[in-house]
Amino acid sequence: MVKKTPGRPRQGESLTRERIIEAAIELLDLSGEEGLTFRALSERLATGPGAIYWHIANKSDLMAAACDAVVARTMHESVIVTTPEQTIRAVALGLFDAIDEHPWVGSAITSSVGLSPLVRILEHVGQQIRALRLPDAQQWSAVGTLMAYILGVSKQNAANGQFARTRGLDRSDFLEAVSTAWSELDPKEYPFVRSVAGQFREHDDRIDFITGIDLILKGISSPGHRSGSRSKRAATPHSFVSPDKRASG
Amino acid sequence: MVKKTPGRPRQGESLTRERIIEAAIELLDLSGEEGLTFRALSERLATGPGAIYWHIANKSDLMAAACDAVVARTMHESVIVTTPEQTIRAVALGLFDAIDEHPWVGSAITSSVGLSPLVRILEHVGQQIRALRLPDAQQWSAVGTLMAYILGVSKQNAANGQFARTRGLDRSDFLEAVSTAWSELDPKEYPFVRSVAGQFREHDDRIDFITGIDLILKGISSPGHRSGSRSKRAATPHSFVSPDKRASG
DNA sequence: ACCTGAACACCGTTCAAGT
DNA sequence: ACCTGAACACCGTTCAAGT
Repeated sequence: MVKKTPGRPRQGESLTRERIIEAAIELLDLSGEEGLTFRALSERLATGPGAIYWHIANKSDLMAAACDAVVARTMHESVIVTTPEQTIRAVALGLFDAIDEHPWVGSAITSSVGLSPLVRILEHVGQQIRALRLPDAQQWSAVGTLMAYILGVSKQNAANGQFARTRGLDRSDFLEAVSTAWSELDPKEYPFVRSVAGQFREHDDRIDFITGIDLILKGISSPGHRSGSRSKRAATPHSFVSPDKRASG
Repeated sequence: MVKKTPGRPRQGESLTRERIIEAAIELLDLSGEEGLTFRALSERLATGPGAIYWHIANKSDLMAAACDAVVARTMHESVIVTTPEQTIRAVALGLFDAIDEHPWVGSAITSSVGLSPLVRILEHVGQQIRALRLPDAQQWSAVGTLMAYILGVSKQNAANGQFARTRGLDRSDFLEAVSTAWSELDPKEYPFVRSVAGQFREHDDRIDFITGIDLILKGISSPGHRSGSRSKRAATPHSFVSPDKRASG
């Protein structure tokens, strides 16, 4: 809401919303969401805590703005390549890496809902889906599935990285630790987890990530794929979906 | 770590880890993560804030325990039905609804990594995947993709619900509001988002959710699906994945 | 062994007072 | 119009002191 007034001559020094957001991103990258305090921020900006409130409404406004700045930058960097599928992979990986570098973005993005960051991603991915020329009714479910997958995996991956970092482990230490823990679980209760412990130790998140993207893209473009809401026979194949569950206060 | 000592006769009154976790879940359901404070909790349990620390290490321990209790309950309720695919759908919907009812579980579950809640889900979903008799090398990527999708969508759905509730909207109000906001975006910058605004207004999250599950299940069982890490030609088709990106402090 | 509750070191946010 | 910084109402957590 607050715009830069060009009245003041010395633009480099004055406190602006942009400078605050940049400093916030630095603090968030340095020490996560709990590291971002108005006191630390105002110290870094050589001002008082109250001054920030002239430019920013509150902490969640600040988090949302910082998140949006990172997402906007990432979307800007993902240029269109050869095919829609390739572009989707590139955008997905761009987000994966951005959230890996800025893990706090993962949690901040969820609460932005219809707002800027999610809409930016939706538009970018959606334009590629449109290029696939699906029936209109299938576009929403295709984009929705992809978005959920991209953000879901990216966030979990970033959380794993943070978890490891907190415990002073590097990636292979982390994989080793989890894999060992899994193989020591009760064989009666956790047969499957034990059986994939080895695969987990050797897996590569980025490769698995695009494997999943490809899997979804294949499902989207396969001829049998039908959208739930618009198909002729309504939702009868999913009749076990109790519809009353949806009614909540 | 602390076990109930059966020395004291009156078991109903004494403060136990279980009672604390139950009270925490009630507070979390009532007013979210910010509503859970040690003061409110100790008041509800008719004790002092310090007493809780005898049974619980700290707040994140408490959050993890509350999260695990909800997930364990949910997994316990999801019984095996006819086919592996149907069971996966049932487990997925069980989690979807549980996270919808307890939105705080969505954010708490991410940071549990190799620990109980994610492992419980992994085992439940994994046992069904095993029943599909995929090649060993594909099991991890199949389960990983499904898990990421299930949690990703459930969490975003819960966040949307919270967003709506905060603003005093019911589901149709929320859909209407977002849909309207989207259709008012700049047509040059957001052509796709504008074009799906109508579909968004009429979509049903639960139906779209299982549509996505079916889509992934189809991709998994289709013959062309290959695991990234074990395929003969390594990752050459994804050569645009810069491998050095992974090296981080 | 378990509980009490005051105290400590922080938070986000406000607001009279300054320029 | 913008900034200052003390003050307010909270937090999570600790710990001497009790039973």
